[in-house]
Formats: sequence, C-alpha cells, structure tokens
Amino acid sequence: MHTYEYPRPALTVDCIVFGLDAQQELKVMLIQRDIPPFQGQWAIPGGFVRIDETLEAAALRELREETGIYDVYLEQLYTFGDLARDPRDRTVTVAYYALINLVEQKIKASTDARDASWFPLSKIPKLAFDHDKILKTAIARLRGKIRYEPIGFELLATKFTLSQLQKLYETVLDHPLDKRNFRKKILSMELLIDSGEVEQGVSHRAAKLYQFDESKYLQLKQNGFNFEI
Amino acid sequence: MHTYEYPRPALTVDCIVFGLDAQQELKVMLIQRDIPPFQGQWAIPGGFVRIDETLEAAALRELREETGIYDVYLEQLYTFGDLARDPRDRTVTVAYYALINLVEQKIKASTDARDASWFPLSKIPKLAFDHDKILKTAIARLRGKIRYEPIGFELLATKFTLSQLQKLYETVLDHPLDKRNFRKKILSMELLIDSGEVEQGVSHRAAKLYQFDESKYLQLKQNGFNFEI
DNA sequence: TCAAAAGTGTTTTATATACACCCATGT
DNA sequence: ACATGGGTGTATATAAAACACTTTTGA
Repeated sequence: MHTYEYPRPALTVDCIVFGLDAQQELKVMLIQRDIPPFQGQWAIPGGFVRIDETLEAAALRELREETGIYDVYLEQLYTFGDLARDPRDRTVTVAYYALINLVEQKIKASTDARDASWFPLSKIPKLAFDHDKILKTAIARLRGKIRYEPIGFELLATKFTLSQLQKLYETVLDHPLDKRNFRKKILSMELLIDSGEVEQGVSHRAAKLYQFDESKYLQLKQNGFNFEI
Repeated sequence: MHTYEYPRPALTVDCIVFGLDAQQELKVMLIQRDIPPFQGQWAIPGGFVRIDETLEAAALRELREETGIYDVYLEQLYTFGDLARDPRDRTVTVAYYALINLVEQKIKASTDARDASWFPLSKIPKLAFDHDKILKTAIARLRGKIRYEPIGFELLATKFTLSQLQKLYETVLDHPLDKRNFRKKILSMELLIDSGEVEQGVSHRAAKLYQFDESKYLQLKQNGFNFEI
C-alpha cells in the first residue's frame, strides 16, 4: 500500500428499500430524479459517503433524508464499480438493502421536492444508472437469504398470521407452498410466540397473531441451530 | 444525488488469498509491511483502486503485482468502511477473496522486496489495519459457500481424489464426514468425471483421479439444480 | 507380510411431500 | 345459510445417518 495520491473515485451508497404493504404486496421505493443525468428517470435512493461517516451511517442518513425511514433492517448487498456506471464521474457505490413493513412505518410519500413512490416488483420502470442491476442483485439476495435466515419477519408487522407469513414466502420465492407442511415446519422450530390475539376486521374466521421470538432465535443460533424453510 | 464535491474517502481493494498446499493444508497469503503504519506487521495484499479500472481489475492487478497470481477464482467479499481502519486517512476497502491450488500455480514466495508467505489458518499472526476482521469474514464466507456452490474445486488440482475432496470439506467445515456417505452423495450428483488415471507415488493402493465437470454443472444450474454437500 | 489408504451396501432413522375436510366468523 | 379463509393429521416417499470389512499397492 502506497501513500502516493491517485485521483480518487467518488464513493456513494445506494439503497434498495423493500416494503410490504397492507395487501401483502412486495414493493420497492424509487425516487424520480429531478436533475441530470437521467433526469426524470426513476432511481433508488442514495448519495455520497461523507468523509466522517461509516458506510452504514451514510445509508441510514440517506434513507432518513430521502424517505423518512429510520428504524429499519439494513444489510450491505454488494459494491458496484463499473467504469461507466455514472456518466459524470467515476463513481463506486456500496449498495445496501432495507426491509420494512409499510403499515407499521408510515413513510413520506414524497420528500425534498422529489417524487418518491412504491412500485410492485412486476412494474418496475427502467432505472437510472446501473440501478436495474443493483435491484436484480437485491432480489436475488432476498430470495436466497429468506430461506436460511429469518429476515422475512422484518417485512411483516410485529404481529402476523401464518397465512401472511406463508404468502410472503410464496411471493419472494415465487412458488406456491403447501399450507399444512408450511405450518408444520415453521411451528416445529418453536420460534413463533402465540400472542393470544387474533386479526381484526375480517369477514371470516379470524386468524391467530404470532410474533417472532428473536431472542430465542439468537440463542439457538449460537448453539448451531439453522433456520431453514 | 448531488454534484457538490465533498472530500472523498480513499478507495482500496484487499484480497484474502486461500491456497491449498501439497499436504492438503489450507493457508492464507500474507505480506509483511515494510513501511508505516503497521510497519513489520503482516497484512493481506491490496492497494488503491485506480480511476480507470474496475474493482475486480484492481484486485487482479494487485494480486499479480504482489504475489504473481493471475489465473484465479476471485469473488467480492464485503466492503469495509469504518472510520479508523486506516490511521493515515479515511479509507474504504472493497475486500475480495481468491482460491488457488498451490501445487499447480507456483507463486512467488516474495515480491517487490516484500516478504510474502503462506500461513496455516491456525497460525495467523496479528494483522495490520482491520485485516483480522476481513479474514474472519472471508473464512465465514468460504465455510458457508462451499456447502452450496462447488467452489471447493478451485482449491484442488484439476485432477483430485475423493479423499482429497473430502479432506478439504472436513478442513473448511471443521468437522469429520463419513467416507461412504460423502462419496455416495458427491458421486450421485454425477458432476465428477473419472479421468481413468490414478494418483502416483503413494505407498498404498492408488486412488482414482476425478475432474469436476464444470460445463455440466452450469447446465444443470440453469435448470434449477442446486449443488449441496 | 505388513501398513496404509481405497473402495464398497445395507439398515435405520429422520425429513419432506402429498393430500381433503371441518371450523369459525361476518354478511 | 352461505362465502371465506383458518385450522388440522396421516400415509408415503425420499434423503440422511450410522456402520465394518475387503481390496490394492508399495515398502
């Protein structure tokens, strides 16, 4: 490692925000760019990493500034450094992805005079920069990870029904699951706490509400337990 | 995203190089630093990302310059951006890891007046910067990934015995495996080609040499096949 | 002939899959 | 009473785990 000064690439963070809405639909937050390049096109939220903040702090700050999101599951995804990904300047971006529940966390629809909105995964427009590639990477990560880490619960409300959990897995994995087998498997892990409550305002038999027992999971994990659906 | 110019963090790449030697021992390449900071301490190879090269190109260039390694399996690991990881300057590093076979690829023992050598995983000295943390992350990744992607073959010679393959898995996963069950499982995937040859120069029954059928694997993978040990 | 590792099958156990009906609730 | 999703168990098939002896080769 040398101390000789080369010109430095610009360094940004970008964040794919996945949100699950009241209809159990999985969406991604996009922001319409109001300045060139890619003016008018949709992009994922992000911005420059400041000299005195960590990467994760930068991602959290951008999320807060651009979307009003603060308490959120956040994980580093991948770092993208192709030469032409930003036409203005050589820019390397550290991409993160975030998972939130859209019912419990009310998000600003629009911020800082920018148009921010939620797009279902099936209706994503062409994105600015290499953000298509970043989104594709994030979807692949979510799909892979939800099967062996309990990150799905980050998308659900604190209390959820087994059907909601199953539907989430079906959406993310993109294939149907057998109801009885799914319940058998998830309940046999003994990581769900029966809250004693049931869902409200449905015109049929109300389902039990469960909570994920995170502290029990962390304990089991230390002893070599592997969450797996 | 703004065009206003903030001061930029320095951007480097660092690379954990795992190598498997003739004794089937897993080792990591370290370089002794000849300048401050951390002068005299061991570190993983790395250096600055140039303005006109991609991250992967930078990692490959550093590997070539510092260790003479060129044809190598390389994968991005994680990006580390803690504020104090380099005492001179704010430096963000994109870490990669590489897998090579030390018998087939002869590596310079020492380069550029630097002292480079191979350390068994059990005898790693205290490393410069946050390189301990990077190494720990790389080991965890290797351990996790070898179970569901056929990356172990990158560490073995082109032709290898089933015992060598098993021993590699035992080393990386750090627990013993049953010989008959291991063979049954790996052979049932039908991804190993019997080369017709046997190992040479052993003072006992010579084992068959196999090759990994990568093109068949890539085909199967496209059709949804999952490699798993 | 001895030492050292290669090679080989079967039984048992655990896990995954397939599958259909009654229940509770609100309209 | 009807429509809607909630909730439940068993039988079968598949995969994982446990386990020990014979074979080959060079020294």
